Amino acid sequence: MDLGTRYMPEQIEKKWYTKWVQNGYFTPKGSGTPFVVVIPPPNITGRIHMGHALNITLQDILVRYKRMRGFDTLWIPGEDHAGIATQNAVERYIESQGKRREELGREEFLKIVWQWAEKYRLEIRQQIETLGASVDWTRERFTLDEGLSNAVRKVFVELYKNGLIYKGKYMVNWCPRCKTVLSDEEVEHEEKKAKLYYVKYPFSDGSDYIVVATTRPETMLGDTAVAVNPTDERYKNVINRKVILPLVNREIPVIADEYVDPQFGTGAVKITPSHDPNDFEVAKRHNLEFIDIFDDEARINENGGKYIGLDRYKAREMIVRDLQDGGYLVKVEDIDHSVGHCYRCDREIEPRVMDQWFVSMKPLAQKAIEAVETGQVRFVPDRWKKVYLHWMYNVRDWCISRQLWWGHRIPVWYCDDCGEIIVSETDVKECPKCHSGSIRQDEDVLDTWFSSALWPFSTLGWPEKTQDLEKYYPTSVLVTGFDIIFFWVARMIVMGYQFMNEKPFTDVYIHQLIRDKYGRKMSKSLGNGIDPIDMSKKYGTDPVRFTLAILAAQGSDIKLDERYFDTYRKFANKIWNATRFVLINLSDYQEKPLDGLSLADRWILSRLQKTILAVTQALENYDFNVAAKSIYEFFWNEFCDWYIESAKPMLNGENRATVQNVLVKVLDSSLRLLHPFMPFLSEELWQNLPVAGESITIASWPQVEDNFSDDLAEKNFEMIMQIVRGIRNVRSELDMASKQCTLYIHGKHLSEQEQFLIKHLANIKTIEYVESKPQNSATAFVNQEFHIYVDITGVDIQKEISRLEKNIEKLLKEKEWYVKKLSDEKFLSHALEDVIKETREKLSETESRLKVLQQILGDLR
RNA sequence: GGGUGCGUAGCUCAGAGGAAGAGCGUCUGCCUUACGAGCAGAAGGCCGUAGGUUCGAGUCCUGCCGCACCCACCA
Repeated sequence: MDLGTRYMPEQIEKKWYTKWVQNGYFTPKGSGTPFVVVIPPPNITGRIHMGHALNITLQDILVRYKRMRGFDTLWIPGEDHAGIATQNAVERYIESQGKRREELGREEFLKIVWQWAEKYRLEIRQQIETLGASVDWTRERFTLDEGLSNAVRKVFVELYKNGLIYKGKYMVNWCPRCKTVLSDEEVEHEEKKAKLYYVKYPFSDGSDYIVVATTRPETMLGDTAVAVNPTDERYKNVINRKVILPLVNREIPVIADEYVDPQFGTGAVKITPSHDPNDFEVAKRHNLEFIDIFDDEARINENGGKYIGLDRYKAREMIVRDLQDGGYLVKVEDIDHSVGHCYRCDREIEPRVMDQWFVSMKPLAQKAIEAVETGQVRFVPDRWKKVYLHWMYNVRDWCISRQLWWGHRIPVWYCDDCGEIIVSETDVKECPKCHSGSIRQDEDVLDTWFSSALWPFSTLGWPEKTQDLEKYYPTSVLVTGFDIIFFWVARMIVMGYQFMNEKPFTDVYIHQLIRDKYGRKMSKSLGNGIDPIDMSKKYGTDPVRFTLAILAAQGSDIKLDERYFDTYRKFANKIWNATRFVLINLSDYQEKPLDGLSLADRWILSRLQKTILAVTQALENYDFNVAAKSIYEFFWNEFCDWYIESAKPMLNGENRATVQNVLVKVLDSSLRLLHPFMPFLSEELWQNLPVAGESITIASWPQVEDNFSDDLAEKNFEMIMQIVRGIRNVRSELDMASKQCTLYIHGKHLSEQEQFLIKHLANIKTIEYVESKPQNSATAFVNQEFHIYVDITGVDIQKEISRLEKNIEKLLKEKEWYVKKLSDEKFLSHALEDVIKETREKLSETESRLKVLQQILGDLR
């Protein structure tokens, strides 16, 4: 095998993914403890974005890690039909072809959406493959496939039978662009500057007027009362009197209701029962008339007199002008208030009273609250628990009907003859009560999130009693972003308890949202999105994955700068070349027991144990960034920078075979640790090792081997590193970096191995033992036992003097601090033994070093 | 109105009780058994601010100032 000097990701990725799938590594083996994850199904609206890439990467890290640890791993892939989002996307598409949904009709339109769905499902599938996700494609699901549709119907029918789904006329959120109602969660509130209009409403007896304040003067067309607070002294005498609604000339009553805040505006409120949630409640308490003044597109309807046909903003303009002309407008103030927007099209939503289907949430919430309170379901990081619980405690009924065509049709039929309502899991052709054939199915579909809520068990085959369901429910961990805790996570927990009588998952790992380098949301309109698939092509999938993992820390945003990918592409290249180095030196490799180990060998093997432990623990705690960082630092800063450099000369010595075995062992373990993060690269390289097996995908996770933990070796090698750094430091400072030189040692004699390492790592020509500091030398390292000097013959001394002065200044401060510390009785009586001991050691080291530096400085001068 | 997160090197961010870390950028040297996508070295920090707890505080507590986000029937 011949590795090039550069790592070329595109040449290795496809090859391995195909092989992994062909060999069935991603299908659970059926034995061992299950580890199960369901993918948050991407919407079929388009390409996956960087948030998906993060989400998928983190899941894959967990799944691959658990697979290597011998778990019976199952990761179920799938896609979401995404009702409103997809319907909007397809509408835009057919509009670009000059067609409209209404012209095509429901059936034709749905045909087109299904074509769209197939196309994008395929694309998404390919994108998930590109990212290397080890999902079991044989179990792929789609929220609208047959099995899941059955699950949806069964859930609807059962909830209905238990009185947990009902239909009724309530205030709902209407999107005039999407022409459907939305749940409260689908409305995004945005603070906006607005005007507060003060309007005179004259009393019908002509005696006087009352002033109301409103931000939406156009809704006065639907006013059916004016309300004041019953305790408000100013308005004591006007309660129950009548006022004339300006422009409309309708007589409406003044009522008293607690809801009115006397402090706000004038303390008098116009009541528009059909277009304001509060007014709706007030109107019900007072039996007021409901007048709907808007049509489906939020234009004034036939109830709006002369304003009919105007959209709400135009109507506002005209009405304000007419009020002004009529002398009704008292004043206009600026005000901040929040306005609801559709989360799919961003239009302002319009509150309307409509007959819709709802899920009664309070009774369902109980178990979902207990589950999280008692820790049966655990949020990571746990601060999200509070967010979840707050929502769940205050949960409101869930409006689940949507006036769309794309989705699960509501399984309810109405008999035109006897008025019977039939709720059924199977299609109904005939009224069971009067046997009439003139029945029709409810036109509406269900909220997309209704089917998503069933995902953890519907994907396993529910309502069938499948083996998968038996074996793999509940799932192990759900990985998702905090933006869908309410939409999805909360509802899955609710449905899991209701229909499986069991939690849907044990852990919920909440990751960050990806933003651009300025902290803005990535969006198509801003054009600031970074496409993960593009990045994968440009830098390689493994670097992209590693980047996302190392950025997955605790904050709630990742500000993504493309430059990160380059950094970790370099890391991939480093791994590539380190492996190359090892392979180049393995021509005569023979496996042998690891005995006769040198200091460097013992050091790297000990460091390896620490790294295995660190990576393993971090993954168990979902500390992806810590895990990634641990392996990065070990591989680059310890294995490459120090061990390989130490190995170079050792490979020419009598310990060649041992060094080869250590190189292979450390590299083997490193690649295994790396595999969850960089699956392709690790497989490609591992296959070239003499210890390779069938696939690193199913290789075992490295275990800590205590016999290789060696604190003494670590300490000794640490000393070697300090000496070498000291030597390099002096020479670099004195412009003699490339020159070989002589090293003088005063004090303790170093071992052969230690001298050997120093010689090679620091480019030393000869080592001499001396009784005192030689002429023309500079101190490179000092401790209690020995001093090390570098020969600096022929070097300009002035530079070294200023360096020494600086260092001495630093050391003096250090010494002062330690002395103060050690004379502090409180410190001595309260600090831990270890801390005190360490402080003493540091003081004596500092002191001896200081002494020497001062002496050298004197010498030089 | 309630809640959460964040202010650490020029930039982007880790760190969470024993005198500050990384990557990128900057500067200086390097053809060294893989890697110039590299190697060696350096410069650069009152860890937002004011108090408190502690022998000891980027780290824990409180107030304040900034930034971001979430929830809430703010006419």
